[in-house]
Amino acid sequence: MDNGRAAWLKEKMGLFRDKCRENGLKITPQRLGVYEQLLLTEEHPSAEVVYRKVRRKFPNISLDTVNRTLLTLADIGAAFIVEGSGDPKRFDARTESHRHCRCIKCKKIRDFEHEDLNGIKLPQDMDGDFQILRTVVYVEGICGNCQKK
Amino acid sequence: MDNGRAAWLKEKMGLFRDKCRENGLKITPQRLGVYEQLLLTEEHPSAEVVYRKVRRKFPNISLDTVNRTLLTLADIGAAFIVEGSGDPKRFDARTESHRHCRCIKCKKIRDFEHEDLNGIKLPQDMDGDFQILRTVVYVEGICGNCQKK
DNA sequence: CTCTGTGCAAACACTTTGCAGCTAA
DNA sequence: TTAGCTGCAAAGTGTTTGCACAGAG
Repeated sequence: MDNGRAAWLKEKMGLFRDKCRENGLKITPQRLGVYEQLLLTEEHPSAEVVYRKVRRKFPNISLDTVNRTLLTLADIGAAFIVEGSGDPKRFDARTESHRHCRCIKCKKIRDFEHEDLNGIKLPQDMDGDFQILRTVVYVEGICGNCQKK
Repeated sequence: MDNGRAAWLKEKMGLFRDKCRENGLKITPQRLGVYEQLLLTEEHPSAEVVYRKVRRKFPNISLDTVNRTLLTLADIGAAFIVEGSGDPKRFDARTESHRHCRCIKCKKIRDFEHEDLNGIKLPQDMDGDFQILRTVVYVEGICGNCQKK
C-alpha cells in the first residue's frame, strides 16, 4: 500500500513539474514542497496549515511564499480554492428559498430560481453522523458587465 | 406599486419586531434601521455596505453595531449569511470532481460523492449574459465530533 | 431600576504589496 | 546572465473583544 502511494505521489509530482514548465514557472524547492503537502493532506487546509506542515521540511520558508504559491497553484489549475471562502461576510434578508449567482470579478451576487436545484436529495446520513443543516448550491461566473471590460 | 411596497415593508418590520420579542431582544432604532436597509436592498451587502446605507438615517451608528446586529439577525433567523463567505481561503489539490461537506463548528471539510449532484444542469444563459464558470454544491452542517460537545 | 445594546478603541487574523537579494534556467 | 522567486517588513482590510455609558423594558 505504501508503495502504491509513493508511486502515486511521484507521478503527481512529475505531472506538476510539467505543468510548471508549460506555464513558464520555475521549479523551486518551496513550490514543490507546498504542492506535495497539499497532495498529502486529506484536510482542505488554509495557507496557515500548509505553512506549518511545509516548515517541517523547509524551516526557512515564509508564510507569504506559501500564500503566493497556493494562489499560483490555483492559477495554473494544480489546485482549487475551496468554494466561496475568503471574502467578507455577506448578508441576505430574503428568507424564501432561492439561489445565488456570484460574479468572481465584481463580487456582485444576484438571485435566481431554478427548478432542478430545489429537488436535490442528499444522503441523510453521511458516515452515520453528519447533521445536515443546509445544502448550498450556487453558481460562480462572470457577469455581463465584467465580460465587456 | 410604491404603496404595495410600503405595505410590504411595514408588514415585514412588524414581523421583525415580533421576532425580536420572541427572542428576548430589545427593539432599538439601530436594529430596526439595519434590518430595514437589508430588506430594501437587492444586493447581498457586506456589513460595510449596510453601514453606509444605515448611516444616512442614523449618522451616529457605528460599524460594530451594524456588524453585531447583522450577526444577531442571522442568529434569530431574520437574515442569512450568504453561503461560504467569511473564513480564510482553503485549498484543495484534488482535481477530480467531488463534493465538500463543511462543519460550521470546527470548520473541517470532508469530501463526499453523490450521484444526484453531478448531473445538475443550469440555465446556460441567465439573463442572457452570465458566463458560468462553475457550479458549486456543498453541504453545511455539524459533524459527529462537534455534536457530542 | 435593571440589564441589554451601543459606541469607541484596541487587538487580532488574514491578505496584499514593495523591495532587496537569491536562484533556477 | 536574468527574469522570476523568496523572505522580510509594513500596511490594509475585515472581524472580534472589552469596557463605560445610554436607553429599552
